[in-house]
Amino acid sequence: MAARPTSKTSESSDKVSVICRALRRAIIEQALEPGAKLPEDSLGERFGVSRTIARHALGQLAAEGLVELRRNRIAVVATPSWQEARDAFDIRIQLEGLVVRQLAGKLTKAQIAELNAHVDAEDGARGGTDAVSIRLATEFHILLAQMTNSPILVRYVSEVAYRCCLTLSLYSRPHSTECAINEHRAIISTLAKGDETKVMELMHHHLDSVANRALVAPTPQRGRDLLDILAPYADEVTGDRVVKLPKVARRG
Amino acid sequence: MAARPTSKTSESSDKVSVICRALRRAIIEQALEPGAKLPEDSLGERFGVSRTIARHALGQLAAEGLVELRRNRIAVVATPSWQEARDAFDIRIQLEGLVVRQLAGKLTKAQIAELNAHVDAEDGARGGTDAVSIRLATEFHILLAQMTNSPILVRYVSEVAYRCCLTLSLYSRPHSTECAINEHRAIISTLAKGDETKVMELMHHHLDSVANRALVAPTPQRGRDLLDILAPYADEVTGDRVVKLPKVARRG
DNA sequence: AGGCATCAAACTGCATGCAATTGGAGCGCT
DNA sequence: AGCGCTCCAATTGCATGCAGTTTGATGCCT
Repeated sequence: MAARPTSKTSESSDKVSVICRALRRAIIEQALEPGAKLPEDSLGERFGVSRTIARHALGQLAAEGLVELRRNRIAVVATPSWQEARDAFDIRIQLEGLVVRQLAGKLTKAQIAELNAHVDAEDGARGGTDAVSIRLATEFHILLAQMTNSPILVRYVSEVAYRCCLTLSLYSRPHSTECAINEHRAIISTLAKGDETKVMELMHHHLDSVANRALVAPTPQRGRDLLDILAPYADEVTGDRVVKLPKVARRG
Repeated sequence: MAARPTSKTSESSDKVSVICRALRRAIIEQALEPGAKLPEDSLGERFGVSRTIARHALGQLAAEGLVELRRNRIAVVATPSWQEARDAFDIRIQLEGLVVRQLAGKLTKAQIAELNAHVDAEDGARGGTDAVSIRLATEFHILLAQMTNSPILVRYVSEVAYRCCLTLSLYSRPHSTECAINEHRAIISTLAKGDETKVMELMHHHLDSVANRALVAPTPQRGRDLLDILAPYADEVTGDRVVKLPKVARRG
């Protein structure tokens, strides 16, 4: 009865897809921090597959923006700049606005129940780690997107939501998830009432405040961002490579 | 001076990327129609690389939604359903609204000149084939996106625009590009004037009318769509595979 | 001590080879 | 003829192997 994801975002059940899912999850749960190295060998060994497969998986994740791939270099978990993060949230707002617009007043009772159950789960996880809370919150949005039955929308919302997770782990302070949960509930009930413009407004505000809670300030420079800031300058010199710095500690 | 794509959409200049670009172009110029088969061997042979590379490239294009990959089956150029096409256009409208909103009143003279030059090129290509016109029109939108200097926005706009190209070749009639060109000019000048709301309105209207010109009707069934229509039913039976049909001619 | 050249280990880029699956031609049965 | 079965060529899924590049550690020179 419920719309089943008949077409999973271009991935079946290859070994590649399995690895992608595993890594994706590890990344959004911050088991793998931004900047973490992902050597093909190690991945292959860890997942019991050849380097070929690990490599392919990294390619897919790079296409999603979760991983950065540079020629002849070890792949790393993506480290979006502050500006990119802000852009991602802007896109996300538009996309999810589309989602709730399509969904307003069109949800079945079962779907509403499913959404409420999910938020209950979010609620129940409040005692746990931030990582889990963030994952659940993100999955709420993806669940919503899936209910539109639009594979494309699902894909883009998922991708951009994952990217936002990355961001959260980079720039966010310990942060509070309570209000987010309440906002989720409000969205569900307004969706059920079918008030299209109101729910769009709610979603917009919700995401905007999540973004603002996370991206507190232009973060002059924090941690490894320094390297990112220098990259464009180096671009003019070598085209790709950061000029050798005196001795900035590269963690990892 | 102009903002250069310092970060290409996750692809450097590997052989993989070269093949991706080539195929992408072939697809949007309709040299490869939706449904066309893309065997790894042939691609590898044609581009002078091994199957490994061809395969990897197909994976990337599948992630972009231009190619459909099904386990143990030959990859084919994607055949979006009518509904998917409509969804793609909806997303595109939102995304490009974001683009012009960011750009309004912020373009340099050089950039405006670049845009005008591009539209001149579109104009000059009116005598040529539809495929070239479509490609140029698409590239106009991508050019616009690039000027935002937001890699993420560039990526999504590009992807969704390419998908829309696919759609055009599936559902569109011979069609007229003239008005589109005029609309492009109007967008540029309004962008230059800095009228944010007006340009968003223009872009919205422009894309909407392109979509409507293309997606004339819900197209009950046309050509190979019949197979697509049956797919979900087959899903319940075999999980993936379309039940054997009597004898519908599969072109290709 | 501090900086620079040198070199080996680590890692990526890619091709090739082998097993497993698919699709379709050919053949026999009804 | 129409339908199903068998078998083979075509094709994918994956691992392995080799060559080229990067990393960073060691040792030499100032």
